[in-house]
Amino acid sequence: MTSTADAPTGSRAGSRAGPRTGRASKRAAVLRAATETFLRDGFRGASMDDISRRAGVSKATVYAYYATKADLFGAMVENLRGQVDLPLEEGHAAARSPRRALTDFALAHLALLQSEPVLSLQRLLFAEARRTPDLAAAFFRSGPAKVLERLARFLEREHRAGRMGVADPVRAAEQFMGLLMGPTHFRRLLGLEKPGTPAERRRHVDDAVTTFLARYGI
Amino acid sequence: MTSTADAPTGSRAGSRAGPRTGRASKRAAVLRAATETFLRDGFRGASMDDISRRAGVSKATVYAYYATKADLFGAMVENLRGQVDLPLEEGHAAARSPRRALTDFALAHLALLQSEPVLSLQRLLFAEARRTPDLAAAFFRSGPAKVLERLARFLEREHRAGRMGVADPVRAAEQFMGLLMGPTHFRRLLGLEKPGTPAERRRHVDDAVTTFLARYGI
DNA sequence: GCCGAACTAAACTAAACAGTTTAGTTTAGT
DNA sequence: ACTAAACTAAACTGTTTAGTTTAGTTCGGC
Repeated sequence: MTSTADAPTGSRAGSRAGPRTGRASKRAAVLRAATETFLRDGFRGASMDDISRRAGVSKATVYAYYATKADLFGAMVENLRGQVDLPLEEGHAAARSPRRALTDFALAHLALLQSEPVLSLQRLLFAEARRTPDLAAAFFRSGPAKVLERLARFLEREHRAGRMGVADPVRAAEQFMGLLMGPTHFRRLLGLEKPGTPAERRRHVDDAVTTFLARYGI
Repeated sequence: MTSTADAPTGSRAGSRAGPRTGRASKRAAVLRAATETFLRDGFRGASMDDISRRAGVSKATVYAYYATKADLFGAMVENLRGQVDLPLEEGHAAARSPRRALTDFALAHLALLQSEPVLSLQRLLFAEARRTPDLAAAFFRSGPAKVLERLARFLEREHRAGRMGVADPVRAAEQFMGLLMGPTHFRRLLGLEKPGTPAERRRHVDDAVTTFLARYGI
């Protein structure tokens, strides 16, 4: 993962080698094109010619910014990881009832989880998990793992505050996410399920929260 | 999916064209090799030369049985669908308590769900879902959908027998499968989680059943 | 022992693809 | 205006691949 961490295309250059003008955001265009192409066609399915064409840039420029196809792929995943902003706000969570807090949390995540870019990224990472286990691990750590941790901490707080009865917050958090995703997420990954209306999402979430609180509610 | 439904290599031939001797099971060898190769390398990653080599058969023979790579891929998925025998027995389920029945059901399915072939197939179908939506749909119908239906029917029976309180058996079945799989299945698809010992599986299942029965138990 | 179908190995076609190179053009800073 | 770096289009290299063809071999049924 040769540290293509995507610097801000700095205006001042030090040594030599590498394109770094401030004027054009060719690099961004390449990354954007790569994202679309990889998410649509997969790693092997995407061709560097496709990407350069879609970016409106010559192939040489693509290779000026990203040494190899794998580097570009890695940079794309890193970038997507950073772009997805997890709905993790808590703060005033204490003011609400556990039911309200869990419902809000679930609704925000469900919308994210059902978005086509996130589904495509998941499909891609599953498919490439054997080839690039590092990317898969980094993705999980920076996304789902963070959500699970945050949720577990919330449950622990509620438990200590006497508003819930959660002996094992980590397991409980996993169960909640499981209730939330379930076979429906499976169908979505297979492309068998339409996006779902807000009303359906609401109903689904209410049901998940009810089951969860049947065990862990006070 | 040009109906490569894999006939039993019948000994008696009608018209002409197509290899059909009784002596050799070349066709089976090709299918076996294709399965290994596709599951390991994906559709694009697998090469027909690889497959023919692994089958110990000439490439011409592969093409004698399967007209195209896509046909071979389709035949492989169909074949795997048929091979996985879902642990769907019920029969004496009525004799056991809901907790026992659900636990047994869950344990059997968890073992299946954690097996490497099943995980590989899922990864493959997710990745190829856009290219071959028919295969994805057929897979879901013949596997997960059947399990969900059977589970829903069981829940409905228990409800009517007064042993559980399940107003919406279909939703409840989805929740149970969600509790069972959850983020752990996610990690497994990403190759981030080792198989898990029987003791861990048992603990996981007990926890899922407990949460489920907290809501739907009588 | 002969026929025909199944098979083999290997060469071949045509296309795609990652990555490089070249020769020339645009652009920004001085 | 001059210069250096960023950029372009296009040709090129070498490899891989799906699928075909060819010339010849094995084998079962009769």
